Amino acid sequence: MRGSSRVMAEPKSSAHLFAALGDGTRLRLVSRLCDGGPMSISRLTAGSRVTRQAITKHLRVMEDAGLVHSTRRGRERIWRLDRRRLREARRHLDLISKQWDDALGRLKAAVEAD
Amino acid sequence: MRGSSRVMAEPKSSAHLFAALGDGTRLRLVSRLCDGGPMSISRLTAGSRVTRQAITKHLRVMEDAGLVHSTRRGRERIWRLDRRRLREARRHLDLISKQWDDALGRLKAAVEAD
DNA sequence: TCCATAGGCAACCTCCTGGTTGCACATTAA
DNA sequence: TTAATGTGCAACCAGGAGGTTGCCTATGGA
Repeated sequence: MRGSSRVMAEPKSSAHLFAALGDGTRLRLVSRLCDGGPMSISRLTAGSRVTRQAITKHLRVMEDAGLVHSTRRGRERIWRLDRRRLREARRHLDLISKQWDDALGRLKAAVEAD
Repeated sequence: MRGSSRVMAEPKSSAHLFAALGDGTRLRLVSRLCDGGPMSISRLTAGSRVTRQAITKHLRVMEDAGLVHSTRRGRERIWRLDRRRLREARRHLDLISKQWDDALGRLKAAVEAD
């Protein structure tokens, strides 16, 4: 079998990225940051049913995945989405789809004897 | 604040889906199923460094998320990707991006006094 | 200066997850 | 019929994830 998976060039970081999106609370945070723009932890917590600390942890996870980053402003910390990573996630899914198409193509070409 | 997030119509299932993609081993399985087409657990295990049971568990997780499904053939069980779900994942990311664009638009419109 | 507000840190808890091992059962292939 | 192959099931385990609470520090306003 030749180098089987060109999509897996960066499996670790992609898994990280998807994992960061794989939680309801975090997905909700993404959505709120999308709609409301950059905002502080307190404001993000206000709309949620969990503790501020929980939110903080989620933000940290998302930060590790590169999905968000923060800047300090006075006594608050403002979080904003990082759009590039979101694009990378999309790109990865597109690659998988493409890989799939190619594989299907190869398969059809190979199984002419059907 | 109006109904804030239209993307969150189905946050639970989306989170499920992303979570299913959020693991290196599973991402590798997706890739192999893409490249190699439907195949049995044993064949999937052969290329991996973990136990057959581990692979089985991963497949089950992906099945719960709707990413794959299986059929029995003789004494083996053949797993195949379900492309629709993959498309849904892409769709969701696209929605988020769109939501973002809209929010940016609103923001720019609102902050003319800058 | 003094109090309320916004966060950071750390300890702690529970449950899920990824992984393994051992064993039983079904289906092939000799 | 027998042995090998392909799975399924269940128990078990360590570590990580999500969440909470308590306490301490730093700013901003009155």
